[in-house]
Amino acid sequence: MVEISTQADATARSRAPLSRQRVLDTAVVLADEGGVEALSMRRIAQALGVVPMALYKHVANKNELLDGMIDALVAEIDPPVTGTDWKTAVRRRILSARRMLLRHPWAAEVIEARMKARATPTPAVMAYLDSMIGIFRAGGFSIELVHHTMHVLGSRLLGFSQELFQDTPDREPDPDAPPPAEMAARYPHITALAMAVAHDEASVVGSGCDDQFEFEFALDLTLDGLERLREAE
Amino acid sequence: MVEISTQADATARSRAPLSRQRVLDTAVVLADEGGVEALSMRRIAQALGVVPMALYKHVANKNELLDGMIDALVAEIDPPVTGTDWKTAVRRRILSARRMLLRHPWAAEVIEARMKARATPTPAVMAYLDSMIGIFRAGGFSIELVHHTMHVLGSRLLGFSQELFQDTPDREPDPDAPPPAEMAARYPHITALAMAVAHDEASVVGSGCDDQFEFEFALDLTLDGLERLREAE
DNA sequence: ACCTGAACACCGTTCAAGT
DNA sequence: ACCTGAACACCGTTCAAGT
Repeated sequence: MVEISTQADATARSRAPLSRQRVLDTAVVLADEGGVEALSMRRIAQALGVVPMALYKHVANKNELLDGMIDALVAEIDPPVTGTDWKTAVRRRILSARRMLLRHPWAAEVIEARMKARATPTPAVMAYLDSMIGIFRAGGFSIELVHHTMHVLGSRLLGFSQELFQDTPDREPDPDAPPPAEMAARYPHITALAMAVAHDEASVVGSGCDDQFEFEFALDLTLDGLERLREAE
Repeated sequence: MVEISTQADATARSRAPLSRQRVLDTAVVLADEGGVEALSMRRIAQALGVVPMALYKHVANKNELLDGMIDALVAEIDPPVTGTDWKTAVRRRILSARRMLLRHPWAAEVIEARMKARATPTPAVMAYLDSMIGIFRAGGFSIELVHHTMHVLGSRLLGFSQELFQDTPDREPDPDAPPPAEMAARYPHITALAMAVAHDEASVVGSGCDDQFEFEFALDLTLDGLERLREAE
């Protein structure tokens, strides 16, 4: 009987003891090879030469495993360059995010699914967004314009979904989300933006963010840009 | 024992004979109620008061069922208004698509998943895109600019993914896709665009569509628009 | 010829039994 | 206290047996 050797099997052969990092790394490799739909706890265990239940000591459940995979990937995105104008910095960062998503074509879908289900994105995603907001603020954007900007860039250009700041009512609050004070310290730009928006439109319940307005803002920005190009043709 | 009555159960109670339409309608209602992840062949059958295997006479398999659901929803999008400029027509159409997606929050995900897996979108999606291209062409856009435009609008604004015209190598060819001649007759605008692009960049293998260029086109269009807004602030 | 129950090969996760 | 096999409640789909 011939054994077909995959990259994942190679990982299994190393005698290193099981660790959260090894579980996550193997899961990412398996997802790269066969897509997320082929990723199962049983398969990861098999690739590691371990019984399925052994994974549950390093990872609470499959959702938590996917969160860990996301964070590992988002950490691959280059940090923002310093000493340039905002446009160059944003452009490079977004192209770096895109390269990561091209390396792991299943990642965008997993990030989006996670953001639809839970109130808070994973820590690495939060950090990415926070530093992105910081670039715009340093470039002289008002907090309101940064808010709209993040909606415009949503999904397509950040590589993450427009569900980002959208508050769908029935999302589970994150059980291990940091308390507000720590949140504000760790993600100052996100916090400032959220507070400005909440203060700005105190009449609206929820996040105080008008999805319809943001959608039309992005739509009109795009249509105006296209009109200018057509006139130049 | 108290029976909890859902909308789907109500459908089941009607004595109408099973039909493809009833299967699709019930599936849409169930997905609206509980999301796609809760949608199973067994559950649909239960809601219809039928044995699971009975569904397979009206629907080849679960993928084909999802395709049918998509087509039913895309048909809900308003047809383009006539007698206005391109901008008004596009704007209204996109907002109509958005309303559909807000009614069925699971739809975008299903459409995207389908487009990642198969070479051809479902017929209703093809028709939607074709007529959208038609609006731009009638508005005086060159075929090249329409091409970039569709990429810019991808995902976020069409409500469908950027994977649209992207040719990932290992997508299954659609078994029941119409032959090229019929395709050209049914979707004239899509065909014209595909031919122009293929002719334009004959050197590139594949669809002759440079994903990286398109991504940067959309990125720069957006960044330029933001810069103009920031200067106006 | 049609219909359908049982079965197959999966899945994530629980839990009790074994060490 | 740690580890893990069996089991539970699912899943989409095949297939043979019954009508």
